[in-house]
Amino acid sequence: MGRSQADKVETHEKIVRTAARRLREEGLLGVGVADLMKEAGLTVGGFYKHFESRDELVAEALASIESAWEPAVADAKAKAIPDAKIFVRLVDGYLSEEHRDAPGAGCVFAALSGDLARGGEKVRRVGTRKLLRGLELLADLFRGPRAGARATAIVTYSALVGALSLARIATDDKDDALSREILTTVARAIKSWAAAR
Amino acid sequence: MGRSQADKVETHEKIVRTAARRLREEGLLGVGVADLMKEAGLTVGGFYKHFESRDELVAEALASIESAWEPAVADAKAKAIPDAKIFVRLVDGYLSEEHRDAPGAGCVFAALSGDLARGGEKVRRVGTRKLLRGLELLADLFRGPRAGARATAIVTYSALVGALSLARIATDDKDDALSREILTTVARAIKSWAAAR
DNA sequence: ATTATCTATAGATCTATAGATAATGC
DNA sequence: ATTATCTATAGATCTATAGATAATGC
Repeated sequence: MGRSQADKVETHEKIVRTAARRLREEGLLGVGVADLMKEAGLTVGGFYKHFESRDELVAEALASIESAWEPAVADAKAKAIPDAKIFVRLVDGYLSEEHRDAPGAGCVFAALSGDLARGGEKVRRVGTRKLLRGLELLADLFRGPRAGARATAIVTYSALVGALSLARIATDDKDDALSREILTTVARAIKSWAAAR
Repeated sequence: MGRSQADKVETHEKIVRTAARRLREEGLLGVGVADLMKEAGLTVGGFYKHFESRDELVAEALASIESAWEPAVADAKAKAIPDAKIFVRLVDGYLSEEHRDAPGAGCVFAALSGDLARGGEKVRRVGTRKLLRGLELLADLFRGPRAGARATAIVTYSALVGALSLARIATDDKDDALSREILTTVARAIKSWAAAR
C-alpha cells in the first residue's frame, strides 16, 4: 500500500496486459474486474483509480494488442527474406496448433469476432483499425497492382480467421483430427492460391 | 395460468426459438433467463419446469438451429438446378448484407465462433456436428474425387465464416464501405476459385 | 389430484464506491 | 499533504427455488 507514481504506470500496464490475455481467452463478457485484478496481483478496490469503467479497460486492452505479424514481418524484411517466403511463414504460424491452443496470445479476430461485432462503436472502431493494418501488412507481401494485392489480402485474411475459428470449435477432447485437417487444408490452399495468382 | 400439456410443448418450443435467435444476437453470455422468458411472453418462474439449467437451454437452442442451406439445397436439387449454380446462390446469400445484418437468423459460426470454442464439451460437440454437416452439403456440390471436394468445402467454409465475421466488425455506423468490400471481394474470389478448380 | 405458469425472493456474483492504511514527494 | 492500494460494502443483476394460482385431466 502506498506506492510511487512510477509503480502506478507499471501496475496500469500489468492490468492491461492481463486483460488483453484473459479477454481473448474468456470473451469480452467472460471475466470480471475482481478476477482480472487478482490475476494481476491486486485487489478490486484500486481498479477505478486506473479506469473509469470496465468498458474503458476493455477498449484499452483491445487497443494494446499488437499483431504478432508486425514484428515478424519487420524482422524478416530486415533480413532481406523474400516476400513470398515471409507470407508462407505467416500462414503456417497463424494456422498452427500452437496458435489454435493459445487464444490469449493470438489473433484478436479469431478469438473475439462475435464480441467485437456486437460491441459498441468504440470497440468496433478499434477492431476496424486493426483489420486495416493487418490487410496492409498482407497486401505489402503480394506482387502486382495495389488493388489486386488488397483483394488477395482480404480473401487470405478471411480464410485465415475462418479456418482458425472453426479449428478451435472442432477440438474434441479426445480426437482433434478434424481440427488439424482444417488447419492443414486451408494453409495449403492459401499458399498455393497466393503463389499462383 | 394453468395450461394444457399441448400448450406446454408450444411454450417450450417458443422459448427455444427465442433463445436460438437472441443468443446469436447477443452471444452465449449476453442474455439472461429472465430476458429470454419475457421475450417469449412468459415470466422467469416457469423456466425451470422446462430446463434443468440455463446451460441446458443454451445447448438445446444451439442444437435446434438448422442451417438455411439445408432446405435451400434440397429445394434447388428438386428443381434440377445445376450444382454449380446452387453453389453460387449459397455463396451470394451467405455473403449478403442481409445475412450480415441479421445474425439472429444466420450462421451460428459467424455469430458465435468464439463462444463455441470457449464452450463446454457439449456445446463444442453440437458445433462440430453442424460443421461436419455443412461441409458435407458443400462438398456434394463439387465435381471430382471425394477428397478434393471435401478440401474445397473446408477452404470455402473457412473463407465464408471469416469474411462474414470481419464484415460484421467493419460496420462503422456511418460508412460500411470496408464491410461491403469484404463481402463482394471474398464472394467473387470463392466463386471463381471453385469454378476453376 | 395434477400441473403449467405466476409472483416473490433467496443467494451468488458483479460493478462501482467509501473510507482506512501506509507509503511517496513537496 | 498527497496518493496508490487495501478492506469492506452498497446496489444492481443473475440463476435458481418456494409457494400461490388457476387451469387441465383422470
